Amino acid sequence: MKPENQNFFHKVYDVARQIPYGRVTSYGAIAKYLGMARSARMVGWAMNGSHGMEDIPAHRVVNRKGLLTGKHHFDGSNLMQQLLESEGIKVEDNQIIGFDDYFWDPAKEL
DNA sequence: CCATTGACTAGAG
DNA sequence: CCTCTAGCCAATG
Repeated sequence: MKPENQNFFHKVYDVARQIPYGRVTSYGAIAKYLGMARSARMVGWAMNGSHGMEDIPAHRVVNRKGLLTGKHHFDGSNLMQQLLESEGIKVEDNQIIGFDDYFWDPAKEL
């Protein structure tokens, strides 16, 4: 087994863990940073596995529109939104208000 | 092995 | 901004 072959899942976890408090990013941004911009779906899949596994702030990862597409995968029904609001992020109708203002691009900031 | 699904995105209208 | 289409790739049945 090669270190390069490391589950890209692990890479996703690393980036997700580096998301600063009160910030959010998109699956595509992470995918792009990992060099798989066309496989944003895989990032979502990785998040699915990271759920309840490590300390992955998956609630800080949303789709490109700032929509909480993955809130359904969390324990409760509104846990994701509450976590975001807890960090000072306004959420309405499953969508982040001023998403562009909170957006954190790993390929840019990291 | 083939078909379907999915926490997505970019482009065109 | 919305809707539709196509591309993407792993997991599941």
